[in-house]
Amino acid sequence: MGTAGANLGAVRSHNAALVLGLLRDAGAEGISRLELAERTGLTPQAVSKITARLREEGYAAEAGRRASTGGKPRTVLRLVPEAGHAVGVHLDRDELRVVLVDLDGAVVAQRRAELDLGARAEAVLGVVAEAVEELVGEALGLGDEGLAGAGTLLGVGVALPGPLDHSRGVLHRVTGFPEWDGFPLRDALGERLGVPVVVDKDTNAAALGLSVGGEAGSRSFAYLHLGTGLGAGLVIGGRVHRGARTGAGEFGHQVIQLDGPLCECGNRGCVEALCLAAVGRGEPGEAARVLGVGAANLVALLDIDVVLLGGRTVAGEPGVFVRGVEDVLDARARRAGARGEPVPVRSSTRGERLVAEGAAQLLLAPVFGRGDA
Amino acid sequence: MGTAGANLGAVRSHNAALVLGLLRDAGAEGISRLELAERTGLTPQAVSKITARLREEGYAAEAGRRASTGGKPRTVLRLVPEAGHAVGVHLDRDELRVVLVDLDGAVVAQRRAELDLGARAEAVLGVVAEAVEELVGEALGLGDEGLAGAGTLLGVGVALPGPLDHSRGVLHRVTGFPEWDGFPLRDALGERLGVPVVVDKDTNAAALGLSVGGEAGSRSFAYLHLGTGLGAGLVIGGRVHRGARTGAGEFGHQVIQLDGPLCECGNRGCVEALCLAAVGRGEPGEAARVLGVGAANLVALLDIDVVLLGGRTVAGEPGVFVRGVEDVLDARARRAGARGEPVPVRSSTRGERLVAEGAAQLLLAPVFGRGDA
DNA sequence: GCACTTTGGCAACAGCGTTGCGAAAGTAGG
DNA sequence: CCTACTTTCGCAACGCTGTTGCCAAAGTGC
Repeated sequence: MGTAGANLGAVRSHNAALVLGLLRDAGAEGISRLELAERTGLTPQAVSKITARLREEGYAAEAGRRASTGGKPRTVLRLVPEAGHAVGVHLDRDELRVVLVDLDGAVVAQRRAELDLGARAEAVLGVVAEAVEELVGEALGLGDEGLAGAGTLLGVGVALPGPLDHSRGVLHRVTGFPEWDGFPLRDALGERLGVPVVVDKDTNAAALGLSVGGEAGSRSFAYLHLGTGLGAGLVIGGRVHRGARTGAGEFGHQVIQLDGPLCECGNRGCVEALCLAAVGRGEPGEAARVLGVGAANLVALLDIDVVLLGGRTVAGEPGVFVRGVEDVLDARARRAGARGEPVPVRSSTRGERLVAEGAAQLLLAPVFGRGDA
Repeated sequence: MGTAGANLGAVRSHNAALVLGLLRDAGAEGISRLELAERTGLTPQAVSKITARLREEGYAAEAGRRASTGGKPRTVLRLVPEAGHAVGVHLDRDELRVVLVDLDGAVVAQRRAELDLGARAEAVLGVVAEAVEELVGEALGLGDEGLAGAGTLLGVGVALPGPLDHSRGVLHRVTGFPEWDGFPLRDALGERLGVPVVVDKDTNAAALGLSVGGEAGSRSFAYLHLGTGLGAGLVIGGRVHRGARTGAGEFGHQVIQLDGPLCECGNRGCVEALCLAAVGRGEPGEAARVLGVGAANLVALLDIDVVLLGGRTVAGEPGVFVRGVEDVLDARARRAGARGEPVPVRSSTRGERLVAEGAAQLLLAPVFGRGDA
C-alpha cells in the first residue's frame, strides 16, 4: 500500500482478495472455511461472512464435503472460474497470440496469427483489436456495447518485447521498429476496446504467469528468457519487481566481462552478446556457463529461491542449460560456504502460450490481492 | 502483510504508524491535520481522531499555528522525540560503537571503544552488554529491572559485517573469526539485556539509516560500501531488501570479468577483487570504473533511483569515485537510449556513526510503518 | 462590526471483524 | 434406534474503525 491510509472498504477488499487467492490456489480440490481461517489469521466467523458475500456475488460456491473427523464435516468451497475472464495478448515481432482465460487462469479460447510488428502502429492496433473482439465475441458473446457488454470480462493485458513504461502504458521503443517509439499503447487500445488495458514487458508477463501457475513453487524467483535476445522477469515476495521507472529486469546487458566483445547495445561484455555468440558457435555448454555466471550474480544480489529458464534457445536443449547454470550456482554457493538447500534451476515446462497467459494475469492479479503486480 | 488477514486492530496501527511517519518526515517544521489527511487519503476527521490518540499517548504534540489563509489557521503537529528511544550497536573487527537515538533518529548519547571481535563470543557479548547498559543508564536512567525499566527504550539493534540470518538473528560466519559461526546473537543478547534485539548486516543498517535520514531522497536506492571489503545494502520501495534467506546484497562477489583474477572467495573476476586491486595499485580512477560497471549492472537489473557510495576508501577520495561511477552509468544510460533524468550518484555525507544509527533504526522503523524493514 | 472562509471537534452512523450461543450434521457407543 | 459427544457454521449482539453531518472557534477582509 505504500503511504495510503486504510479504511474499512480497504479492509474488506483486502480480505476478500486474500480469500479468493486461497480459493484459487486450492484448485479443484477446494478448501474449507476453517482452513481459510487458519491461513488468513481471521476468525472462522469472519471467513463465513466473507465467503457468504463471495457466494452471493457468484465468485465462490460450495463443492461437497470433507470426511468427518468426529463431528459435522467441513464444507468445501471452491472458486467459480466462470465468474471472471481476462484477455492476454502476446505481441511478438512476427506473431500475435491472444488467449481468453477464466479466473482460474485456464485458457478458454485462443487465437494465433502472423503479424508484422514493423507495420504502421494504427494498422497493428486494428489487427489486435479485431482479434480480441472476435475471440471474446465467440467465447462470451458481446452486448450492444462491444467488449464492455461481455459482463465477466475484466480487461485486456498486452505483453511485448522491449522497454516500456508499465505504469503509464507507453512504449519506449521496440527494438528495430522506431515506429513505436513513445506510442501510448494502453490508452490507444483501451479507448478502442472500451475495457481496461494493461501493458507490460514480455518477460514480466512470463514471470507473472509462472508465479501464478504454481510452477515456480516460490515467492521469489527469476525467469531468464533466452530467445532472439536475453531478458529477465523478477518476482520478489510474490510480486513482479518493475522498479522505479518500471524498467527493471535488464538482464541481457549485464556486463560480465570487463572490456569484453562489443555488444550491439554499445557496451562491452554483455551476457547476451557472450551467450548468443556461444550459441552461434554451436557451444551450448559455454552459453549455459555464461548464463550461469549472470544468474549467479543475480541470485547472490537478490537472494532469490529459484531460477527458471525459458525461451526458444533453452527449449532446444533444456538439459544442457539447466545443468550448466546449476553447475555455476552450486560451485559459487559451495565457495561461499552456504548452508541449506542450493538454489534450484528448472526450465519452464509451459509452452509458447506462457507470455499470453501471463499477460492475462496482469488483470487477474489485482482480483487476488497481488496489488498491481 | 503478505498473506495475513486485516482486522480493525491492524487498521488502527497501520494508520497510526503512517501518521507517525509523516510527523517524523515533517521534522521541526511540523505538519497540519489537513496535510496529513491529504497525504494519507483519510478524512480530516479520521486524522483528528488518530492524532488525538497519539497526543494522549505522548507521541505527538501541538506546535504552534500556520498563517491563516482567510480562515481559522491550521494547527501544526509535531513528533515528540523523547517519547521513544532505541540503541544502535555497530560491531566491527576492531571497534565498538554504541549510540542512543530518539524517535527522530537524533543521537542522544554515544560511546566508542576498542574491541577484539576475535575474542571469545561470550566475552565480546559481555563488553557489548555493559556498554549498552552504561550508556542507557546515564542517559535515561535504569529501574530495578535494568534496561527493561527504561520506559521509552524500544530495544537494541546490532549491525555487524558478514552474512547472517536476519529473521532468526543467527550469525553465519564473521569473515576471519570462525568463533562466531552459527552464534545466536539475537537471543543471547536479548536474554542478557531483557529488551528486544534485532541483528542485521552492517550494509543493510547503513542503507536503512540513509533511507530514514532523507539523504537518499528516494524510496529505491543502493548503498555501496567500499572499505576493507565491498558490500551493498538495497532499499526497494522504502524497505530494505533482504531476500528469501536474508542474504541479499552480496555485491562484492558479483563476477564482472569472466575467468578474471582469482578472488579470495574462490571465484574469478569479482568486483571486490578487481576494485581493491586497483586501489592497491594506486589507481582510484580504475577502481571507480570497475565499481561503476557493477553499479550499472545493479541499476539496470533493479531500476533504482539513486546510488550512494560510502566506506573508508570512498571517503578518501569521494569526488573520484562519484565521478567514475557516474561516468559509467551515464554512458550506459545514453547507449540504452534512456529518457528522463540519469541515475544520480552521491557519496554519503554521514560520518562513521552511520551504521550504528542505522542499527537503531531497525527498532524505530516498525513504529513508523516500515514493516520489519 | 459584519460577512465570509477555514479549521477542527462532537455526535450519530455504517460497516468491519469478534464474541457468545445455539442449530445442524456428523460419529461412537449402548 | 436412541443417546451422548464432537465439530461445523450461522445468527445476533458487540466493540471498534473511519465517515458523515453539523456547529463552534478563529481567523481575514470590507
